[in-house]
Amino acid sequence: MSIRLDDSTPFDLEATLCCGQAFRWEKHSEWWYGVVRDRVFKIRQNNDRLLFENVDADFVKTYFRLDDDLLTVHSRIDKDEHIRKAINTLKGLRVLRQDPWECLISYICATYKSIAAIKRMLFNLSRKFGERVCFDGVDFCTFPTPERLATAHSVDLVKCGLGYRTKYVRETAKIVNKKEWEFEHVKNADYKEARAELVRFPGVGLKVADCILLFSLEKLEAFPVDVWIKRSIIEHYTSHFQEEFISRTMSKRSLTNKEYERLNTFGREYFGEYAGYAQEYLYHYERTQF
DNA sequence: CAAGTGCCTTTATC
DNA sequence: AGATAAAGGCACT
Repeated sequence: MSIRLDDSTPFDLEATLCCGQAFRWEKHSEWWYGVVRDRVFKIRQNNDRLLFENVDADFVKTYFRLDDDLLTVHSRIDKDEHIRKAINTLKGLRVLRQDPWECLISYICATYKSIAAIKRMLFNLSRKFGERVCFDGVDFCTFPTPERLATAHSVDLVKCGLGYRTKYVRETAKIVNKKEWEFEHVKNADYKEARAELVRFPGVGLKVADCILLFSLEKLEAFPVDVWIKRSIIEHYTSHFQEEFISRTMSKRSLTNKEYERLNTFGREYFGEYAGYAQEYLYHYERTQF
């Protein structure tokens, strides 16, 4: 199966899967292998051709957000020379439409960890609590269900390398499992309301909530502020803030909620309805330049 | 080689 | 309100 990408549909599979938004994709000789819910499939890109197996075209279009008019997105967030460089370098990078449950747990695990470590944790979680699925002669695992993680023993979660995140994952899984948490409801709420819902989960603060909203709940205006984005904004958008705010934020490693809100609000107001895309371009650009 | 730093932060406590 | 510490463990310097 394949899809032809026309000029109005730029896409860069490699950048999209390597920019640190999803953690469970594996590359085996030219093919990218992914597990999304109970589905295992592989995909590769040959210039304007997307080739894939074990999945239909509609799913590919949905998951990789090929329905986003990326050229429009580019022109809307193209506010200055700096973001323009990022766009020109990374054009084709798309936000994914991930599964909200997996995204929620993934970003609870992501706090204060490197991407390599996050991948390791999620790999361990899936191997221990997910269902094994063989595809193309390779073993994969589905992501554990809420029920499975809600009833998991703490020691087993600790063995996955979760550390202090263990209780957050367990408690969050219990909430989602028990009172049928409605991700659809959050999806339909507006940005601020949706974020307020998410931060009620243990282990979910403003930053983690913004990641979940952007990557799995259709909130393209969400603008997660991590250390890289903080540095990027402080460095390239200095004049948009008071001197005192800049020096205070630069000298400390972590952000207070108030400082987070200031940077987050700047991002959403400055870049507009597709601020999340701007964030992804700035983030990946910051990490790969140098 | 030991020790320090950083990691897509949140929470508890002062 | 706002600052500060603590929380796995691993990679890197």
